[in-house]
Amino acid sequence: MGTAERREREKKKRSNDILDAAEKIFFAKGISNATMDDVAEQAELSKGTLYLYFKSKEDLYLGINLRALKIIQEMFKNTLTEKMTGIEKTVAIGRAYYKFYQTYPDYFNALIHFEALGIDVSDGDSLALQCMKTGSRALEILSDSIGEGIQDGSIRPDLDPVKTAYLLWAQTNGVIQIIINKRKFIEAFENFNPEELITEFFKLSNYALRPNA
Amino acid sequence: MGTAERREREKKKRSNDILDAAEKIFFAKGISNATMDDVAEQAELSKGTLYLYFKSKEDLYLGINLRALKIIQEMFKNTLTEKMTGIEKTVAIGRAYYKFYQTYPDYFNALIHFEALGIDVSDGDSLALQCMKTGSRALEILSDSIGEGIQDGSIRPDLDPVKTAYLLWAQTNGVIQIIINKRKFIEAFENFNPEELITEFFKLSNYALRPNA
DNA sequence: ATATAATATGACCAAAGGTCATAAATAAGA
DNA sequence: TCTTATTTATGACCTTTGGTCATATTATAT
Repeated sequence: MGTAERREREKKKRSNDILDAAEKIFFAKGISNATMDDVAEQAELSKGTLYLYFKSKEDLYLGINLRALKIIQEMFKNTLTEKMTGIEKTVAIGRAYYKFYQTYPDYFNALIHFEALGIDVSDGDSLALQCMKTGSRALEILSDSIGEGIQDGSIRPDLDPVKTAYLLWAQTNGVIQIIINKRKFIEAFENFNPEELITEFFKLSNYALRPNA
Repeated sequence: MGTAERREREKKKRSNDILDAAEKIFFAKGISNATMDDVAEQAELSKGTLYLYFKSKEDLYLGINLRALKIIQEMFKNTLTEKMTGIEKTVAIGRAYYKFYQTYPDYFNALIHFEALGIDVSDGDSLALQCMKTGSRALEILSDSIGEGIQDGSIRPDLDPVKTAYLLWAQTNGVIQIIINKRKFIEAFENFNPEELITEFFKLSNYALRPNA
């Protein structure tokens, strides 16, 4: 009988609704200022019920991060076409990541905090593990592209695809992080638009990746 | 009479002692797990007294960050010699920053969180402001070096010294952050030592900064 | 020696994450 | 359809912790 399946569906939907509520609250008030009571009220549920679906506030937060990572993975996949060279793919992924930041700044912010928190995957926490896995798959798309670039000669042959993928990812995170956190400071005391750092970053990365003429 | 001066000195020392205690506790238990009662006990003071010297837990945290930033500034200054070219100075600063991370990993970690927090300087919080200023001064040392490199021809002429300084700083943060947070993951699932990312980063940065042959 | 100012204390408060006995709703069985 | 069993929901309550404040202690000045 289909009762079990329907219940499963409903459970998932409820879980999703709670995440929707959590997102709204977390993004509006900031993660540390948002309270579980806020989320419960927004979800039109009691606080106790929240804990039936997510085992902690951090778990709720991980659920949001998982959504973000899935979007990134999708955007990475969709930005690539067959006829691109390796460096073109690599650049496209970089732009897709920046596009993600622009389209979903709140998600990006959440990811930054997620990275900065250094979550323990060691325990059986399924959500943290899923985040890790999804992130890794996105990174794989990048390292594959770099590998192709090395093969087709559009990227320096002395680079290691995996290490370089980690590096580009780390660097981009660092740059966008600065844009987010130092925006006001840069706007106030420096003579440039913080967003220019990204174009500048792409320029430098290009120099770094392309083989010398 | 010298009473006022002595009192001032004693006040500063007490403040310093509290910071020492806070460091010990914060670094041992992690910032969010450390409690003000822990710090008070370590400092052999009552909790109330803590709040006579630091207006909040975050303020205590900012005090620790200020110490870290001062060390960085000092290390940057000390690593430079007159006869270095611009690119040599730039590389030296990068290495000094990495050295700082290796020598004071706890301080570095604190800084990362500090950056990720996006502190409000708008209010009159003297500690947050001092942090900003000290950080800026360190960054200036870097942008000056890049400027010299452009002058002496050791760095690509189409780069902007200030933007490039921000960029290198951001990138390095990103890379070290990944090393810290993904260390276990990389060690478990990738075939390289996380620290290699830094050597790789220096290699790429070199490609990015040096003029083409 | 006394008054005044500076410093220190710890009981206390409020906010917030998390729990659990109880209740409501739903499904299964007769 | 009625009863029982199971799943899901509730909110009062607990604990922890950052922060406060009336009170006490110590040091300075006259």
